[in-house]
Amino acid sequence: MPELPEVETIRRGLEKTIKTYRITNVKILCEKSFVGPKTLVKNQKIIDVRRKGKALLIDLENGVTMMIHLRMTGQLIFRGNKEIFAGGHPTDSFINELPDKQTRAIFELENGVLYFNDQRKFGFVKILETSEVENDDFIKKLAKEPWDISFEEFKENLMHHKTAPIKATILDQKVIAGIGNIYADEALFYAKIHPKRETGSLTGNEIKELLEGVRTVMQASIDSGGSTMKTYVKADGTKGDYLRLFAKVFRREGEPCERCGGEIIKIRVAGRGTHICPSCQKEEK
DNA sequence: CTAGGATCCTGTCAGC
DNA sequence: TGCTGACAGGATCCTA
Repeated sequence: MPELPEVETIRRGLEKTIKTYRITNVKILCEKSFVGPKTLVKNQKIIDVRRKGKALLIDLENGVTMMIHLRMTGQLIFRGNKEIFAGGHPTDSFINELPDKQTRAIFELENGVLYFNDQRKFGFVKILETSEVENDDFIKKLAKEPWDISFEEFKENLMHHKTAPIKATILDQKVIAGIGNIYADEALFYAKIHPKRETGSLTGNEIKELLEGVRTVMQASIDSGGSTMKTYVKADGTKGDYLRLFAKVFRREGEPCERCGGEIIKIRVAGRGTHICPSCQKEEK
């Protein structure tokens, strides 16, 4: 999915475009993608747009919150009277006429229309009482954000998974919030740690470097604007590739490593495609 | 309890 | 061209 930096970019975009505006109507095109009664959001004003890990929280004035999780292929696309915005899984739906085949829900607002698109239907919109957000099964288990978690707490969480490969461990949202397949690979490259290393074999210094790596790569992505309209379509109309703005290994197999010149390869770890520089990231220490 | 694989779903791409 | 299998920016469920 959209990982923490993409969701944060979307949060900022929605805060600028739809916060303080009223939802005038909701259309559900795929029942599976919308959990709870839509009547609770109709005619409500948006009072805040928050984020916890990869989950977006849109608070309404009646004490109801819409939790949106984009999972692998979710997108939020806003077509406003004055402003437009799109973020999430980058596809042509950012620029296509909407709704399209992958539109699952439509929110009509006073100042435009917000489309929830999701090719694979793993994502969802879920209606909750704002006071119950913290008790949601996903939210309550979520670990702290990369910038809030201490080294000690990160290490303690890691050590509940001593024999698992380190990549699988940091993808677990109960260990640290917000990491997905891109930033797992990027952070491990930053810290020069092989993704298959047993979690329990990491030294204190490696754990320190890893946490620093997570923070650094995510911040760089947020600063570059994540996956949005701006990075998807360049000013001259040609297609951009936002990954190239910050990614050192992700989808760069066959290219030279920026640090040592070795060739980046793609392997499989924890059932996920994984990108490494085999000379910077040794499996045995 | 953890670890690892299957699973949800649609679409694309490589290989025959 | 048509088919087939692998794979995909996630998380949960099931089994060992």
